[in-house]
Amino acid sequence: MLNKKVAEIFQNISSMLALKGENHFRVRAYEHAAGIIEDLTEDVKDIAQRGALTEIEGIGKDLAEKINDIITGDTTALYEDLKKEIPSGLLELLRVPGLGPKTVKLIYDRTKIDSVEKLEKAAKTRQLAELPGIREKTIENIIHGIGIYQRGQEAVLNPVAHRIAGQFVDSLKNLKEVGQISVAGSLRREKGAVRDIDILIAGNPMQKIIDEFVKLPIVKETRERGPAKSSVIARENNIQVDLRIVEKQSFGAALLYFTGSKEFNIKLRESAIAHGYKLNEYGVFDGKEKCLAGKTEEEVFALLGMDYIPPELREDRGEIDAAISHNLPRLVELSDIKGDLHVHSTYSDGLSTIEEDAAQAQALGYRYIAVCDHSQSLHIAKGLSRNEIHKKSEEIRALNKKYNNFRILCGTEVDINNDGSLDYPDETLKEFDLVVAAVHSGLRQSKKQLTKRIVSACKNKYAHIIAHPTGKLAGQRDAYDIDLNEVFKAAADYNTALEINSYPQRLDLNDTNAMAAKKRGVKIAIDTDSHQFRQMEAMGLGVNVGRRAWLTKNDVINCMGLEELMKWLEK
DNA sequence: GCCGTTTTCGGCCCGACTGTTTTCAGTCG
Repeated sequence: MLNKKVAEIFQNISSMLALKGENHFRVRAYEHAAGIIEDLTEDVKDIAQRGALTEIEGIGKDLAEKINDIITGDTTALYEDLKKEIPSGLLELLRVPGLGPKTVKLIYDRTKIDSVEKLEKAAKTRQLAELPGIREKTIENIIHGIGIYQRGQEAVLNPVAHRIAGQFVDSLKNLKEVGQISVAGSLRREKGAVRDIDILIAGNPMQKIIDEFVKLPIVKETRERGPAKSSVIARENNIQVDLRIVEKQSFGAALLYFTGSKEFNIKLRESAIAHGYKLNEYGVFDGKEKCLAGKTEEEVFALLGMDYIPPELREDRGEIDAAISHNLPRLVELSDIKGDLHVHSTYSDGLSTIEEDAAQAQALGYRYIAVCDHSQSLHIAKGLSRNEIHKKSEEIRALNKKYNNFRILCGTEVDINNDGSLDYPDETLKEFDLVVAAVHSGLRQSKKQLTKRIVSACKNKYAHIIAHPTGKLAGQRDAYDIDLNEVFKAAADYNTALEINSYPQRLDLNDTNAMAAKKRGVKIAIDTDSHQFRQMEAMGLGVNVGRRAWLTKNDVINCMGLEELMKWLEK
């Protein structure tokens, strides 16, 4: 897929134009386009072949031409020219927190410093103090920023960030100065991984709250401390926590602003302008600076003629238009989930017995569970032989006799072999209630081979679900390169569901891919892939991915009742 | 560089905090 490359080139062009001091809107156009292209599920090459590049929002005639240059010639003239002019090390310098294009350019023009290494030396020897506008405090900030850059702040997984955020909220909510308090930012939008934690408070006096905030024992250091806003580093995970305080009549407007996303905010503020209003974090104001709304998010949306947009949708992916035309989807909720269709047991590499899994499923209010152990070839995970399948099936049959209004489905997570066949013959597969198929080996195959394997698994009449379709494992490996559009087509044509795997490191399909799958008519299964019964509690993470993908309960097969599901499984 | 229910030209979200300089530029979200 060329998208990553195009996005990277556009991002670099944007940075280099900024370093040159070019028009800031031109800089933004490249940056914006980079973000859009990075999010596309369809290969820009295919879009270009259809001649549809300029239909992408943010891509005009000029950028479309540059994309075509990159498709045919791997680069574009502007990029090559800029590279001759601007040392690549300056792009690295821009990634140091606190350093922007102006400062990097100033430093480079005066000292020829073009790497983080050289900058660190110049800062520590106080050579930088000779530059205009740079004094001791700025030098200290640069040294500190380099430290953060070198440690490389990893994104923190959603559940970990929620737990840390919860500690901050719990520590602050009972202060008498605090009225309302809410988590905001990407964590409220339920992104799978976040780079900081945002917390909003309505309260008074603000200074008192800031004072309490920065001296919490869970705070490692204070980065910023103003009258209404402060930024600290938490001890745990070294994650940055931003606190913003407003008066209570502004809480809704501030929550909107602080929840983002940035692109969503820009669109919403533009929409306010179109109505003749101004929207900021204090409220919606008319031409005479009179506040018309701001206490709640709901009243701001209503004033702008929109339905309430759930935080998970606020990514500038068409939600504002949908909110105006009353076409927002009714998003799937955790309470819509009727069962977990992918959990393991002690029969293969799970740590819980089938009975324990079933007990947990009932405790979660489910109607069914599918216990899907690994297949024969996956020796490392104790894949099941024919005899073991028989034994497992007998145990499930016996257990099911005990239950009222609950059912264990006998399933398997069968390996997709290198040639695209499945790891059990058809006569074995058809004995299972449910078959989940997955790639666990040959991950380094070519895009063409991997795509072909998954497509043939979709076509197998006994396969119901493709598990973790892209193989992404946060911190360990990227998604493997497959042609998702071919997979979506096969999944839709052969009525095979694709999984949103709720395991925190996976979350695979991700939101944009699941959204594209839905558009192609593909059904989704949201599963936990639990290897220990407690892990089944992670279902909410997968549901959040589904919500970010605009899924309703009708898109998700495990929102079906048992009878309906059994019928669907007949294919 | 993009875009159009005021527009094919002239706009492009808006404000807090910091550091350095005495009123503001740079960075960030």
